Amino acid sequence: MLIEVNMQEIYNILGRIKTENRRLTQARVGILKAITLAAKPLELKNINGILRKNRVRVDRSTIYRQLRYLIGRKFLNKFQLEGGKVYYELAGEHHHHLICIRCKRIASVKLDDCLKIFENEFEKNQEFKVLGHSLEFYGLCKSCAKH
Amino acid sequence: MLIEVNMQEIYNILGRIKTENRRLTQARVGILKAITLAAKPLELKNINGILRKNRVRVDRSTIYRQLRYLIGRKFLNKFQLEGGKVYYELAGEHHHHLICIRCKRIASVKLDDCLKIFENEFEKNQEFKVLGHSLEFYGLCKSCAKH
DNA sequence: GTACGTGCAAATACTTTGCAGATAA
DNA sequence: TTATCTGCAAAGTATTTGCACGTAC
Repeated sequence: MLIEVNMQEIYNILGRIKTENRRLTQARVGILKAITLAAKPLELKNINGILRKNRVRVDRSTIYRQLRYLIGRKFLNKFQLEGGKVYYELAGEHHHHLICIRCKRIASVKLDDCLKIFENEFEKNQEFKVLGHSLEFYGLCKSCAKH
Repeated sequence: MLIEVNMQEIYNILGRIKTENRRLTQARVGILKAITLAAKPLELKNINGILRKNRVRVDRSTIYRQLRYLIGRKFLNKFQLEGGKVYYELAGEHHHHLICIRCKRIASVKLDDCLKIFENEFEKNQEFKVLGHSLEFYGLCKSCAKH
């Protein structure tokens, strides 16, 4: 069912791409599908692997170009974790990550805007006008915490 | 005066390095000095530039090696911002960053552990055992907000 | 048909590594 | 003296780019 939701999301995106007179190429659609169906952040090599498994031949440079385009259009998010690995995910709603330092799994969580407290504080002091933030938690996932 | 404090910090670090039977080489001391006196996060090329200005000739590979060593010993922190730039700073106390998206200046702030609320929540549900986090705010600094 | 997109190969940027020689203690 | 450190050159990894060809529409 989660996948249904995401597939709907793909159709929205594909529609918007067409609206802008950009083409629905194999590469573009394949990359979007890969990231949507994975339902978790992917590295470039993961995307590459999924495309190959799906018999969609796309050059690495094209993947990079498409990722740049899709990020520019805000359809995708790009982020990096400690260690420098780069991940791509569907943009969707603003959220944060729980990163398991053992199995490396990344979960997404939505948090109430508790950070607003700080943001308001900064702005009250006219120190800093907050426009966005990034927040990730590092630790052990349920299953790794047991062992 | 801030610099005094930091210089004290350097002496502590140098002492600990000696204690461990590692050497106080030009490179090691020069890099620590550069980062301490800068009093802000530096990129590798900044460090390189400062060393050159100080007439300390050090190869890039040596800088990378020393940074790795100093980070391993927890004397330095390494972090990356959106966009992928890598920064190094004195480790000191845990803190967060305010990044001006216009002038790129990075300020450090200490926040009360409000994130504990979330961390406790995750743990209560036994979803996730939080061991650390990273949090940065993106926005406009005082002076850029005016223009 | 044509503007947009792609593959390929080469370029750029960043970081690591092997090794022989240099140096702090 | 000698274990630690360094420079250099080379390799490794990640990403971008120019260009001629391919393709969605």
